[in-house]
Amino acid sequence: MESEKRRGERLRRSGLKCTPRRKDVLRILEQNSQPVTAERIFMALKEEGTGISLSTVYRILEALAEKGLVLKISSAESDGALFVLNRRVHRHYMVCLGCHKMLPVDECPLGDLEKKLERETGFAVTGHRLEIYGYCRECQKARSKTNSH
Amino acid sequence: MESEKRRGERLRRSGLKCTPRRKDVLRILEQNSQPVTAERIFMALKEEGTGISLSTVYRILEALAEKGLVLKISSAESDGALFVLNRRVHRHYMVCLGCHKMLPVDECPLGDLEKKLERETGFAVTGHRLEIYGYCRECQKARSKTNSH
DNA sequence: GTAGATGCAAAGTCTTTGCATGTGT
DNA sequence: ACACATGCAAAGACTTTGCATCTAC
Repeated sequence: MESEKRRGERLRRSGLKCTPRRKDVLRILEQNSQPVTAERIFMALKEEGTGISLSTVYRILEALAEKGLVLKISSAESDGALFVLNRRVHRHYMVCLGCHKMLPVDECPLGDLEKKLERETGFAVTGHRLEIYGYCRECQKARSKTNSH
Repeated sequence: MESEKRRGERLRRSGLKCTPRRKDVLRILEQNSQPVTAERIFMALKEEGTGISLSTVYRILEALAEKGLVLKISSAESDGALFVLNRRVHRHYMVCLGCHKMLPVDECPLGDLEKKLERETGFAVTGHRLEIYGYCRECQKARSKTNSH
């Protein structure tokens, strides 16, 4: 399996030792297009019979985030941080406040604004975080039934 | 002092009982244009001699957030949630990764995108969260000195 | 008077850390 | 061989909860 090799190279290129646990965590992250918690990675590995300790998951995620391989985000809605593979494709999500589903958004309206801010304020922009909140179609229906008081 | 009265009305209009503690928390929030932690509110009140328990601060913030009087946000950079008064003016910040200063941004590029998404996906947008990360002028200088290895 | 607010202490989550052991290079 | 990764258990940080008492309405 060649994606396994890629993961190894990816780690080494970032200056990280290539260990089974690290490749495991990378693999789980690759399997999830949506941000996941450390706990979820831990459980996913446990379910597939691969043992790992939760603290190791945290330490690996920290190392990966430090090298920019994963992005750490945190939502006011859910306790606990979320981690997502830093695919080069820049992407934002619509987060449903009902079911917590995350729907990807293709566009990002930030480019022009960032350039303008750098020009006008001297602030050096390195990134941004955008989340759109609301209710998905299904939860809108569910709410219109429940809220009929 | 009339702003004290306003705080009372604000609470009652939102269907919350008007208590000294609640007005205290509102007052601290009004004094801070930047998002603050629960702990910081607790300390601010302690310093001015107004006693309050930390759990009460949390409960009040939860109630205020539920009614939409304050916004709860959480940053991947700092542990702990941040709370900020929901001034009607919609506002985003540039967050400095060096000193954690938050500089307000006047514009918000989300309006058109939100309308488009609602039209195309049926998702009902209720709000969004945008933060821009980078380094302020001062921290850029500091870093260019330190990183000269 | 009563529902709800508050304080205090205890419990709960999520995350980090210390230390002994194991492993990639 | 040696620096670094890992597991385990314990500690830590932040937040919530249970319960008795107090207070706004």
